[in-house]
Amino acid sequence: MYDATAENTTTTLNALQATQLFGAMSETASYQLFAASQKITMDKDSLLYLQGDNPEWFYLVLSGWVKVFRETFDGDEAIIELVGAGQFVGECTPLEGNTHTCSAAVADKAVLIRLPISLLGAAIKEDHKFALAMLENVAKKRLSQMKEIEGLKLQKADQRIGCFLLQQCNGQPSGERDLTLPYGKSLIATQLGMQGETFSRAIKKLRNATDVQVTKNKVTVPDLKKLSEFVCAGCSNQYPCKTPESDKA
Amino acid sequence: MYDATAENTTTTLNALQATQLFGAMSETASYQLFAASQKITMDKDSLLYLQGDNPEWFYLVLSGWVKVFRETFDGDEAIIELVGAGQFVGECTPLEGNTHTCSAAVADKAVLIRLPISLLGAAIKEDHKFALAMLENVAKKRLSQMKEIEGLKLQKADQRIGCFLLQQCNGQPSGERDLTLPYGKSLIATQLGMQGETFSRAIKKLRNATDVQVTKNKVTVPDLKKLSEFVCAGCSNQYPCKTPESDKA
DNA sequence: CGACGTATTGACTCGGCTCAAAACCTGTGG
DNA sequence: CCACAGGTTTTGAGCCGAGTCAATACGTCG
Repeated sequence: MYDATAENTTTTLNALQATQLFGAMSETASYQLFAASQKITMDKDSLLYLQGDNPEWFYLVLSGWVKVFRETFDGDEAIIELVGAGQFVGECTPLEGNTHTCSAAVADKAVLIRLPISLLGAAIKEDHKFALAMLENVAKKRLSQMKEIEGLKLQKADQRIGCFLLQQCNGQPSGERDLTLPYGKSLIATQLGMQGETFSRAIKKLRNATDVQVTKNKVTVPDLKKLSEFVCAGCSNQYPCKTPESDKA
Repeated sequence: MYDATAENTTTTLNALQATQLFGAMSETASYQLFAASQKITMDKDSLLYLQGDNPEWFYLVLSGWVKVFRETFDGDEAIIELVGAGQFVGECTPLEGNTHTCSAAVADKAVLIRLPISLLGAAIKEDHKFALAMLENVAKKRLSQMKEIEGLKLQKADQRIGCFLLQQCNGQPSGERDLTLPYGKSLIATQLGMQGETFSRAIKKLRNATDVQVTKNKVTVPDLKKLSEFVCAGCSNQYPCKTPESDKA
């Protein structure tokens, strides 16, 4: 049940093959999954699934952003993970008692590939090589969660923002110091566990302390050393934080 | 290289066999591990390993508590996990590029079984059933980390303490409302990401709001419903939070 | 009893949240 | 091209939660 046009077929195939998980999968299994795949486009705020649901699909993000979050009874939400191009959403549910442990929604207009989760569970159980790839995948996520916990417990708002910016620099070729925010500021704020207003004010403090310039969604880091010293004082890692997790999932 | 006395041999064996991980392991592999095991007693503050070290051992806690933590350059520490009897420490390092991603130290006089990590890595690579057990193990940890992130982002100090107490109740048979704190208050405070003084004051607020009594290390919860309403308002789960993670690792 | 570690209390500061208003974008239609 | 409506970001004022530092109380062990 996949998109019939040649163009869509090949982009889907390429995107899947580029992921670490599909690379580790047997020919037949990956073909089955591919054959059952659907490319879908979703607007902002569309819901992929709700915490507590029984999982039916998992997703590969082709473009845009998906937020994985948990929502309290009085409406507050905590973002657990923001998933961008080349990363999967919901691929861990077979490991989690067959219930979604978080909700997921589109945070920024997104194009996704939707895949049936039953095939994934089967592949894990039957294919050792694939199970190892899943292990690597989960371990990576766990590591970045540990870093996030550390940051939440020990860093102040301005340091967390600085840390976020450093991570963006990390992706850039050889410490490029000009970058573009990947999504809106209020989303970044929520991700970092603070209010939008606090974000706004904390950026000013950051600028005073490290000369970072933020205009619109463009950021300039004139003194990378200054920034990293300011940020990493409250962290167990030092820039450039060894982050093999910036690979594709 | 294991303790030669019959008593120690059998307790070690029993403890290992009781864990989910060893249960999933092949006879030969688990025998090899058992043969290489050492029972050790360590005082408070003894270091198991440091973040960045190359892992040599992993540990099973027989009694006492081990804290897994990350330490910043200016000496602050964030507890990632507090590991008690029946749980492993450092068993995930084979998945993490063969470097410890956290430090670990004894938080409360502990008896441990020390096991060589090389055998563990081999078992994961070669034994599919065991790899699945590791997957389950890591997924469980990831889930409780997600909950912790949620709590840190959305709950105030008093709610986090209440949540901690509810978790303790959960372990108790059928909602027993009298319990004993498992370790010192300042350790609990650090675990929950707050100062000792804040902990002290927040307990008072909790008492005013939910009638929880704390004297010394004894806690009485006269009205469980009241407590859970107070706590779970700021959480995506409701008491009793489905926590299959309270099983042995 | 005295000494040490742990827990509590008090006074103060500061970071971050809340609510409300203003400024700024971006896209739309006249 | 401008005006306007919608969202997002910034600012301001005030409040409250949590950190800090220092002093006191409590417990435990010698």
